Amino acid sequence: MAVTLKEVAERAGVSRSAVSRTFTEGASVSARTRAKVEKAARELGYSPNALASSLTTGRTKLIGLVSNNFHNPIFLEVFDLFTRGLQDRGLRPLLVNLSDETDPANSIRMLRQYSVDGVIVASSTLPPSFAEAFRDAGLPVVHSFGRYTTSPYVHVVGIDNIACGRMAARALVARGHRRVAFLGGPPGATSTQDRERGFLEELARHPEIAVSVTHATAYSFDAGRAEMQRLLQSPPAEAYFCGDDVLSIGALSAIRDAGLRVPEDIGIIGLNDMAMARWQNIDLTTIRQPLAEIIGASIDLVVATIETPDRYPETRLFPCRVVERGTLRALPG
Amino acid sequence: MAVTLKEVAERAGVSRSAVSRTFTEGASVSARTRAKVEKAARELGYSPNALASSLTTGRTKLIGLVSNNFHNPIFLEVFDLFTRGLQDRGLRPLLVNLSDETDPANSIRMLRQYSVDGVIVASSTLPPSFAEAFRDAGLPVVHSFGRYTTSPYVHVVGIDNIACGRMAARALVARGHRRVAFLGGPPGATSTQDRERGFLEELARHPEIAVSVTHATAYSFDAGRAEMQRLLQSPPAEAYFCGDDVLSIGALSAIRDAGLRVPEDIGIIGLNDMAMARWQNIDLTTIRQPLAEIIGASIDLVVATIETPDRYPETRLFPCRVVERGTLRALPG
DNA sequence: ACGCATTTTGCAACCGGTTGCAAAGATGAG
DNA sequence: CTCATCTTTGCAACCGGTTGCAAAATGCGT
Repeated sequence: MAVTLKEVAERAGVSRSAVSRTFTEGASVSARTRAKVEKAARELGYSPNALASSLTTGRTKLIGLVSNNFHNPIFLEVFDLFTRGLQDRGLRPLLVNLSDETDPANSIRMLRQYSVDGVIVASSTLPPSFAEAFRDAGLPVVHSFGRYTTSPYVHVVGIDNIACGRMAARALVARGHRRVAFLGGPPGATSTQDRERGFLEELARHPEIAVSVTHATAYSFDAGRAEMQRLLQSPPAEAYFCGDDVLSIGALSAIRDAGLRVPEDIGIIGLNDMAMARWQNIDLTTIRQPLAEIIGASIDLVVATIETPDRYPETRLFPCRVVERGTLRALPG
Repeated sequence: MAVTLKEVAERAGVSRSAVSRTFTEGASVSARTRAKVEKAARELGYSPNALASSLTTGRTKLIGLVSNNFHNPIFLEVFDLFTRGLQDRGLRPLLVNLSDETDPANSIRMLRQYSVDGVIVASSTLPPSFAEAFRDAGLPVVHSFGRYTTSPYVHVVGIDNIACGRMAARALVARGHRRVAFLGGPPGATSTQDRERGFLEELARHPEIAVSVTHATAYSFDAGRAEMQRLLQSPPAEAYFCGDDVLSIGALSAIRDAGLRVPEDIGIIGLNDMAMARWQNIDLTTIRQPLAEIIGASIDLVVATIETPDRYPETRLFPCRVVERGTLRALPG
């Protein structure tokens, strides 16, 4: 079916090596040979078999893109950016959906079978051990949206969730709120833990402000809504920092259904700034996570690690900022 | 780095063939040899190189998943279902993001270089010629969410958009609306054309009902909102069939911003029933597209075509149904 | 224990490329 | 024109597997 190197060689009247060399960057071929080969290749519609060449070169240009967040709208943006970014660098994403899977062993086996050059674990809910297992298996790996540690064992790219928690706290304090709360994502997620920690640390500096913490069972609309409905059974806080945007939107719907006004009765600040947050019917005040930068850096880092396998593990964090919209009252003054 | 067949063979004291056979389904190996090989493989942490074997077997178990809809929230669900469905059948999705690309040539070349076994084109906005180009290149291909034709040249799986247009029209007629309209997606998309056609055909049977048609520039929130804002400058229709859910949500936001009530002043019916449509703050009446069935059938069909390459091209359409929610007034009686 | 049918096994060639090496060819200096 | 040097080329081995074929081993009936 497919036309092979050998056929091109025969047609061009040269050796197979000559054909191979015209298609490999920086190999030694004369202009004359190259022209002959290119002509024959064009006539035959030849394009080299990337998998066959990977056998000898040891490179497939395949990157495993592993995620378990197939329900959070932000991940559509994430996949878009990752696939485009990888394509632009001549790499191919092999998508792995981890949905219920908690054990990395299967994914590792599969990705090794396909000899991926590297792996990007894109998830804020998987434990660090997950990416570490890939590294232990000898695969260059970057954990995007992972947790920052002072002694990283794998590359991590993302945001400083603790700083974000602080930032959220400051945003609420600056608006004069005296009873605030964190409505977090699943307690097991490192992103939740860190955002909570930063939030509480900052508020510890304001003993006059009452603060409480609860958790939704997932980063999802339903979970956010359910948790807020529960909260509304007792007198709620004046303003909530929600674990992420989709949780925020769930919470908002519960608040409005209860006949309360946003931001007058209850203020909400989210995190992510997904596309939907700026839809005018949502208009969510949130903390913007610079997705494009995070993803660009993740790709750069996985590429660098492929080239230098024992590169020192590195953490790259990007600053976030509050995006003012309509779910938090205006700053005084 | 990776452990090879040869090493396992040496350790187990058998030939390379024996090792290969223990790892290929239905090959002839004695229980004793198999045990020896499995032991050695386990000790060495061996797993066969799928790419190397693809060289001789001609199968990579790689499926190209090609799409250009990386901005429509429904596609997160689509990717989730496709990746899970493929994984469950032992296949691997190689994701191709077509975003701005309009020429299939690049994608074809790339997918052939990686010897994908088949291709799924998942898009309701790409022209039929796109999938046809894959077929012409000799790749088994299924166009998911594509247009139904009476003489199909490639496999198509999706819905009958004309029937959906009719269904939407009947839903509006049944509610007693006398001035209705279609707010379509991009005019170039076959899905838009067909939904419009069905809608108008059905309404042609009701000459007493006034009907109008306009188009948004994309299947997106912003486009839907902008188009509805434009429409509201003149007296609007009583009810709109919007090209899809995300367009509907954009339209809804424009309507509410204009101080009009839904469904009392203006009714909206969408199409897709994406997860967000049932969020209580959206509560969109819409036509449900059975995603899981469409995607399951697409995978079945691409697998069948891989096994029987000259299989007769087939169209599989799944019925849709109206999901009653809050953006269309109740049926009379 | 023997002969025959059936498994099981290893050899060697092959899949579609790449690459070290040495021979062949081109280039330039003298 | 010769010789030394540099470039281009083809050979052959290899990457990690699979598979047709014939030889070896096994099982079975008697």
